[in-house]
Amino acid sequence: MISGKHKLAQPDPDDVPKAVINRLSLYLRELQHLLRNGKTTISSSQLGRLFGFTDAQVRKDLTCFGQFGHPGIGYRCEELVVAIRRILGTDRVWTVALFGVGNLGRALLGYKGFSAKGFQIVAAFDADPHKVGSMIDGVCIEPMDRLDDVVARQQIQLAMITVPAAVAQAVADLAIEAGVAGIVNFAPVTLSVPDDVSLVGVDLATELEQISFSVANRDKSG
Amino acid sequence: MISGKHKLAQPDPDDVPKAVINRLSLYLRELQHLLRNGKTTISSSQLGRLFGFTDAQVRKDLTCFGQFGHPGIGYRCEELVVAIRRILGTDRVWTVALFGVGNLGRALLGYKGFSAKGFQIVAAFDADPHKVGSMIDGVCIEPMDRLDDVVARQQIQLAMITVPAAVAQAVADLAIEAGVAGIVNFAPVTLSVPDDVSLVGVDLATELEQISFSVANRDKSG
DNA sequence: CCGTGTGAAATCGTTCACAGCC
DNA sequence: GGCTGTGAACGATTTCACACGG
Repeated sequence: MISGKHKLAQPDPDDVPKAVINRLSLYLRELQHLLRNGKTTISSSQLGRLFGFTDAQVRKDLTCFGQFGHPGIGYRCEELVVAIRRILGTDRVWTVALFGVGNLGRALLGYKGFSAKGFQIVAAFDADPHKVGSMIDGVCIEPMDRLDDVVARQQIQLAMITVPAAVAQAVADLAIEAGVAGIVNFAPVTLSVPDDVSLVGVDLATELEQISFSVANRDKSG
Repeated sequence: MISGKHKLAQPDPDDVPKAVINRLSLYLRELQHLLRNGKTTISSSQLGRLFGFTDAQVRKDLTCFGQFGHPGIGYRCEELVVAIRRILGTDRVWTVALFGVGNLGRALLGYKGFSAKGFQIVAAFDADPHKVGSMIDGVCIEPMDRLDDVVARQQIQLAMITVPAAVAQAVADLAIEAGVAGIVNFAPVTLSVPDDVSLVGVDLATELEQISFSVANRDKSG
């Protein structure tokens, strides 16, 4: 049974809009920041204003998953942090493998923000024999043929892909075959994965294109 | 007057959904890939299938900005690439400055994908005097007090922020003050910027949280 | 008072279905 | 035949507005 003094609804995740999950991540980040600054409660309108969202939106996002607020008071930051972490599944540690130890891969290996949020990179793979065997940020670089072995032994659940675009699909296929359940893909290609594998793609150039569009069209506004 | 043999509508950018721009980036990426493989035309349904979109969606996304298709034929890849680049504003080169030369900053400096898409990182700033003056991937690391100077001289239009979260807002304020029109923020904080500055935030931990949510809730489906 | 939770209304985005063209 | 462009129908998400609780 799910414990805790607040109702935690568990809706079919398919009818929770993806955008809601994105906002929950933002709320969580901000709440943790507020907590460090000694704030103990916050209202939906205060929280929303930090991001330009309405108060109703914040409340709707949260009531998707249960009732976490206190009428007349607002939300207690600490309670809400616990609740959102449970919703997102980050109330436990996830094991992550990195594929491709190039510039970006090395940066991710050294990124402090992951472990703070409950994601631990416990293995890294690269095709280059010169990199294999070396140690980066406490992680030993493995050759791809040790994949099944390492994923099974370290119980790896998630993959981050930072290999060149041309081989990203092949690497994803191998990772899935080995048993990973979710993938964050940084290679600039669209991967196809089975329905039972979660996928998000992050394309750095695409992010810049969003900006270039809005800057280039700023004046055409009306 | 805007030239070219196809109509290029210029709608108020505010009534084009942000999601459309995102998809245009994906179409562009895929079209360039198809072109390299010698494909000359593609239909909306073929293009959509690559991403799991419907044919109608692809056509609607494009007709937002004009008429680029040929009934009975589909879209000519080369024409469409030109059109989308013009829409996104990447038919010219953008000058970008990088703020914060840590792990992630160095990775972005070395990322080939940017220049291929028309984004050139022409300057980098860091607060650490040990880094200032060194050269990374052809870019000289400057101290923050040279900001106005460098932005003006190099005509810098966009900023990428990879400094620690605690100083990200201050750095953004300085960059905006110096004249930058758009920002991609990699620091895990919500920045606030004036209306006339474009902003996108990329939080690496948040991307992993999207995956952890869907993996953690995979079974509760129904 | 202030603030949450929530059905109802409004808005926004996607898909349908078909006229017109090659 | 195949395919685009597009108004109309649909579905999803956001906002409104108010009942209820502290």
